[in-house]
Amino acid sequence: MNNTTLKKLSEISGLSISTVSRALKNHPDISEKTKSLINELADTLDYEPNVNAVYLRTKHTRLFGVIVPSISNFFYDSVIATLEVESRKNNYSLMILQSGDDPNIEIANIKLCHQNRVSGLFACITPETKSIEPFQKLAELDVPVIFFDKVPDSSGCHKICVADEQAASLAANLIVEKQKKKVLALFENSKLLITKKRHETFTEIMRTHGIECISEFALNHYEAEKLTDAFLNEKPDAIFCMTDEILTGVMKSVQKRHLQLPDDIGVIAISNGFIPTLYYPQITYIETSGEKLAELAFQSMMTTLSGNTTIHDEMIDSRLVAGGSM
Amino acid sequence: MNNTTLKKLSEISGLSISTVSRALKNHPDISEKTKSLINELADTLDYEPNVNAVYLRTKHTRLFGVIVPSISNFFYDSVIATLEVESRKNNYSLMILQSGDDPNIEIANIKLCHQNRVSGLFACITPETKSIEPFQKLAELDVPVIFFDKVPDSSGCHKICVADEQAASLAANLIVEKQKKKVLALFENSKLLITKKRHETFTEIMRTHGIECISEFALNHYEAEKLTDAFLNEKPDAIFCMTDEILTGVMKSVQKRHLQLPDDIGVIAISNGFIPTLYYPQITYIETSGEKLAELAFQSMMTTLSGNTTIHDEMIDSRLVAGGSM
DNA sequence: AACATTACCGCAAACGTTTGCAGTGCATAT
DNA sequence: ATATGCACTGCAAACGTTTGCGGTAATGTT
Repeated sequence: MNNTTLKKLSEISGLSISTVSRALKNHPDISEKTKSLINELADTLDYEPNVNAVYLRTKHTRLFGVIVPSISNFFYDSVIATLEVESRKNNYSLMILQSGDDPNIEIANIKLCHQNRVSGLFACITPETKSIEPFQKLAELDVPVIFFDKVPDSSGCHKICVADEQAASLAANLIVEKQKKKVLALFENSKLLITKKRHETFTEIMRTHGIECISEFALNHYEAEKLTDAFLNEKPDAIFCMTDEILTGVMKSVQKRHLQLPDDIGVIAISNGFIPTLYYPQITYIETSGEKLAELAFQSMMTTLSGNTTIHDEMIDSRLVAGGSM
Repeated sequence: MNNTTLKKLSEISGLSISTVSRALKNHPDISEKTKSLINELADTLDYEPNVNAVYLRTKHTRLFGVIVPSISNFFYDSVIATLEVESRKNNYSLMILQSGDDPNIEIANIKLCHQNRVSGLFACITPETKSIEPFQKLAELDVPVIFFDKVPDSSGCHKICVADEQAASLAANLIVEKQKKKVLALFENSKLLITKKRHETFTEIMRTHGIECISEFALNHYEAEKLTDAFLNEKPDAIFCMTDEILTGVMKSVQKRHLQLPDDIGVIAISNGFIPTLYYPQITYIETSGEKLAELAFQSMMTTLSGNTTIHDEMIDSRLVAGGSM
């Protein structure tokens, strides 16, 4: 079966294609009688405009692209989810792409966005992304690129991140406040800016307060578990987890040893807020909300799309959510 | 800045648009010299074909749509993730839409898919979906619709689901095997078909083996936790959790009492496989894999897209994944 | 009666591709 | 010299829209 087109509606109604087109858009030139006639016809024939043709004429796809490492992830799923509802609210569609943290796939994804002539791109770069040139090429074509969460070092591009320093210092200060003496601090991939920031801020505060701090880097929850297994022997009285991924590994190890929180050891994490609630007592965490981040990123997209040329480099505040683990 | 088009390449190279087009597609008619010239030019000018224009000419969008209740969900995120990688492997893009279990949004989403002239649609319907007519209209336009997980009652459409009865009986049989005497069984919303199936199968097996079974229904993890708090006093020696959501509530209660698995009590769940790995020991679960479901759905899509007209109505097997909790 | 205005409607071009068909120039064969 | 074939390349139409511009008939104004 073929799709209904303006031509088909035109032939059936005996009116011209232009009249049909205008009638469907409620153009003032067209009489009410004609309008209702065409609308009725379009309804019964399930006419839906072909966005490909519309784009060709108007140069305006109502399509955003978003690239994340993975959809099935504590944090990004919520980012994507709110990006999707915001898009729909504004009559945009969303093309969601996963990089799998592979810079080659990332480039292929950018190409895809280009080929689809997206109106804008939300991007979270991989740790291996050495150059953001492919992104900038898109930007030169007047399609705004909003980096979020994992953003490039370079300046001059839109960046929306969680306030890494603030989050790390909130966590660190709670550890100080609780008068911990020796903390095991676990971070993710050291190549990432987000890791660097959190690591630097956290360890600096530990240092100034004379708290012994064992810093380690884990690429995944398994490594985090193994590291915890090992360093628990050195009897830290608190563990700091840079992300949810780290937290899950740490908790495996903690449960394995039947340690009771917060008496045997304190645990604190930076998290989106879901994982910490799975344990008893709930883990005390610094909230970095994916929803808020997505909302801010979307807002940036819309304002730059409307002609505003200022560069957005913003952070979403984080806050302490007390569980019973510290 | 404007996008590079065939016309631009044509003007710069002095060759015709058709020659440029053919050169880029490695057409045998075109000389090697011309091909390399054009390819080089296209590279430096970052030419990317405009898929909108391509579609208009070829009638073939390489785009799939997928509608789920929510992206940020234990199960659907993995379904979507694998759907996305399969699509990319096959040179398709994916447009992901959320219904929020709202039938009106569902209809709007179908419209969107239609407007984008998707080549195929993966759909998970809402509990309130009373008619699948909008889906069938798409199907009449030769775009395959593959229902998954939550599928309509009607026959004659493609359906890929998890085997609820099998999953419930696998769990029940393990409980029998482990010679448990008294089990607390927690289920979700009793209105859902999925609940009915799992409940019926499970309790029936308990009955025939003379195992005492306390069945309760919880709408969320909080209710599950409270129910567990309460019924733990009756000293069950095993707990069955119908879903991940239930499991998280149960585990809160179990951790609260410092119960050790599997000695103090056994726990088993039906799950996608992520949540059970967060605990130590890992929870024994019956796997209902979102990845497998997505793979099967994708396979169905590709075969019906290639002309095969048989109706797919399939179930994905579930399997026991032994943790240390039983 | 002549003119101006209004209310509708249609023509045709353009967007960026793809592709059947029709060349063109050249070398080889007769 | 003419014919035949080959290796390339270009013309032009079509896909489904949108929209500036022009046209026609009817109504209103003087």
